[in-house]
Amino acid sequence: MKLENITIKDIARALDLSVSTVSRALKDSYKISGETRLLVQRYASEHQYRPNVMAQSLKSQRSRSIGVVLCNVPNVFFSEVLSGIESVAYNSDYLVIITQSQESYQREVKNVQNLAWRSVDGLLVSLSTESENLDHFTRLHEQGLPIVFFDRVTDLLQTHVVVADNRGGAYDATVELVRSGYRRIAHVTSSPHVSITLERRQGYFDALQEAGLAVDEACIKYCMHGGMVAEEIEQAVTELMALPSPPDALLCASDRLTMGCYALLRRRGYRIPEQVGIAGFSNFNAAELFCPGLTTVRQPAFEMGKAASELLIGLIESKRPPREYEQRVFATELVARGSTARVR
Amino acid sequence: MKLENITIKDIARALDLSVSTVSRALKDSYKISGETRLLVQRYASEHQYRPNVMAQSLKSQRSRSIGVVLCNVPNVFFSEVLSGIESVAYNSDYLVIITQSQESYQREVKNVQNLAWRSVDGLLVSLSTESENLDHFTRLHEQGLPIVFFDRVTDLLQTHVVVADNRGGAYDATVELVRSGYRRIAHVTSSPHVSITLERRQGYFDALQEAGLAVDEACIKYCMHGGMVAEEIEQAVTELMALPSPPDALLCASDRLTMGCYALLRRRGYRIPEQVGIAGFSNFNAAELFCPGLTTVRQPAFEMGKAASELLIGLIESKRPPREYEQRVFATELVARGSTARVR
DNA sequence: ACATTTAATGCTAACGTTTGCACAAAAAAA
DNA sequence: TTTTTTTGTGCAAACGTTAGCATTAAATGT
Repeated sequence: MKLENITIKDIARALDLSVSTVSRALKDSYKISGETRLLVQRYASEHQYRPNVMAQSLKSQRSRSIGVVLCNVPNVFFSEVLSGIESVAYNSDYLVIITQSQESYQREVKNVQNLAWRSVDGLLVSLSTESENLDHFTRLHEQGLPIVFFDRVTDLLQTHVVVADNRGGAYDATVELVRSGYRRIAHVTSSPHVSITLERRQGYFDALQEAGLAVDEACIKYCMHGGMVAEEIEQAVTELMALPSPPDALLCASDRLTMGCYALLRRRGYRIPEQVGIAGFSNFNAAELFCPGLTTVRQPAFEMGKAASELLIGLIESKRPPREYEQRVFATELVARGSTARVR
Repeated sequence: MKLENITIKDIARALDLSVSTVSRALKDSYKISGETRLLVQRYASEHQYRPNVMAQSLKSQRSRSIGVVLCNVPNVFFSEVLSGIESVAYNSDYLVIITQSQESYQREVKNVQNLAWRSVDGLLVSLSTESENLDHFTRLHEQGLPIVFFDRVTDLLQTHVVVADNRGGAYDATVELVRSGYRRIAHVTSSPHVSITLERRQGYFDALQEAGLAVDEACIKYCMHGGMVAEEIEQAVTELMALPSPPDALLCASDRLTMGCYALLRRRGYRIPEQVGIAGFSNFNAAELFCPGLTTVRQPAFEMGKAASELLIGLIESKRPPREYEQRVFATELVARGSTARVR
C-alpha cells in the first residue's frame, strides 16, 4: 500500500553489479569506470530511483530537517519569521518542522525533546514566556545539537542569536510619545522572564530619563502570558486607568498587546490620541487603516527568520563549532501615525 | 559530536540478553517473563533509553510526520489553519512539516515531491493559484499516500476535503451589499483555477440574480496570483473604477485581496461606504478597528486546520481506505460593519 | 618475464530496529 | 519415565544505505 520505490539493490541486481558499485556510481565518487557510472546513472534516472532518506538518515545520523519552536503561529511577527525560515530552508533543501509552545513551559519542553529525539539537525527557538529553567536546551546543546535563538533569547546558552533592536525600538517609540506631548507614559509588556521584555523596558526607561520624566513602577504592567489570554490585557488597562493619576499614553511591547490595548481603549471610549496616546510593537501592516492610524514599531520579521535559518544551517554544516557566536541585531522601524499625534 | 544515545544493543549487552528479547520486553509484547521485562524496562528508563526513530522509520516505513503545502504562512487564514493542524498533530504525536508554494506551481511540485520522498506519512494541501495539472498528486495518491485537501481543493482526486462554505459566504456578503442599497457590485477575486474562486463567484452570482441585478463580466476581476503581487490589485481596482459605469461596491474574495482593495480605495480617496462599499473574505479580526470597520466573511480557519489534520491522521492510521470520502464544509460568518453601511 | 602499481569492482559490516523461526528448559500430560 | 506442551529466549534476516578493506585484472615499470 505504501509507495514502493526502486532501491539500490534492484539496480544492482538488474545490472549485475554489487550494491556498493551502484552506490558509488550514483554519487560519482571513488574510482568507478565512466562506463558503469553512466550505465548506472541512466538506469537510475530511467527508473526514477530516489534514495531512501530514512536509510540515509540512519546511516549518516542526519535528517536534513530543522525544528522550530515558537509560541504561536498566527501571531503576525512569528508567521513572518516562519516564512523567512521556510524560504531559506527551501533553498538549502532542509525541511522545517514547526511546533508551538503556546507560551507554556511544559509544552516547550515536550516539543524540544520530541524534536531532538526525532532527530532534527538543529533547533530554531523563541522562548515561551513561562520558561525560566532552560535545562531542556542546555543538555542538548552540550551534546552538540546546534541551536539558534531568535526574538526571545537567552544568555544562559552560548550560541548564535537573532534579535531586533528592542531597546532602540522601545526608545524610539517612547521618544515619539514624549515629543507628542505625553508626560505620563505607561508600559504594557510581557513576562519579565523573556529577554525582549527587559530590553524593551530598558529603552522605555532610557527615553523617560532623557526626557526628565519619572519612572513609576505602577505604570508598568506585566502580562504573564504575553496577551494570549484576553483578561490579562483587560486587567492591565483597567488598573492603569484607575490609577490616582492615570497615564496619558501607552507603550505596548508586543503585537498582541498593542492590538489588545488599542481595541480596548477604543471600546471603552477613550479618545485617541487626545486623551490617551498609544504606540507599540506590531508587525501588522494594515495599522495605517485603523482609526486613528496606529503608531507601530516594526521588526523585520521575515529577514530575522532568514538570518536565524542561515546561521543554524551554517552551524549544522560546519564540522567545527565557530570560534565566535554571533549576535545579529536588526534595526526596528518606527512608523508614527495618528494614535500618537496629539500635537502638530 | 552528535547526541549519543543508548541503544537496544547497549541494554542487551549490559543485561546479558539478546537484542530481540530487549526489544520485546520494551514493547511488552510476545511472551517475555515479567522478571526480564521489568529488568529491561527499569534499565531502559534509568538510562533514558529512547528508541532511534530513524531506525524505526526505516523498518516500519513510517515517519509519524505530515507535510503541509500551502501558499504563504503570513496569510492570516493560513496561519490559523496551520495552528489548528499543529495542535492536533501535537496531541497525536505527529510532526508537522511546513512548506510554502508562494502561489507557484513549480514550487508546489517541488515541495510535494520532496515531502513524499522524505517520506511523510500524509499530505495536507491547499493548491496554489497556478496549479492546473495535478499529476504530482495523483501519482502519489495512487501509490497510496494519504492526502487531504483544504480550502483550495480539487475533485480530480478522490479524497477527504475540508472547505468553508464559500458559496454561502459570498452569497451572504453580496446579499448584505444589496440590502445596503448597492446596485453595481463588482467582484475582485483570485485565479479561476482554484476551487474557492468558482464557489465564491457562484455565491455572488446567485445573490445578484435573486436580487434581479445583472451579472456583468466586466465587473469581475481575476488576480492570477491571489494578490501576492500588489500590482494585480492596483490594476483590478483601477480598471473597475475606470469603467463607463463604475461599480458602487466591491466584493473581495480573499484575505489579501480584501485588505489590498480596502487600502487602495482609502488611499485613492474614495469615500467608504457612501461612494463605494466593500466587503470580503478575511480572517483578520481587527477589521473592526478600521475606519470604517470592514465587513468581513470569516472562516473558522483554526477549526478547519484541526479537521483536516484529524481526517488525515485517520486516513494514515486506518489500514483500509475508507468506504467513503468526506467533504467537510464549515459555515462562514458574516460580520457586517461600517464599510457596507450605506443606509440604516 | 617478473615485480609493482593502478584501476575497477565486490564483500562485508555497520547504522538501530523488528520479527519469524528455531531452540532449550521447564511444566504438564501420558 | 517418556512424550507433549508451554514458556521464555536467542539467532538471523530484513529495512536501504555507506564505506573500509579485499580482490581481481590490467597496465606500467624494471
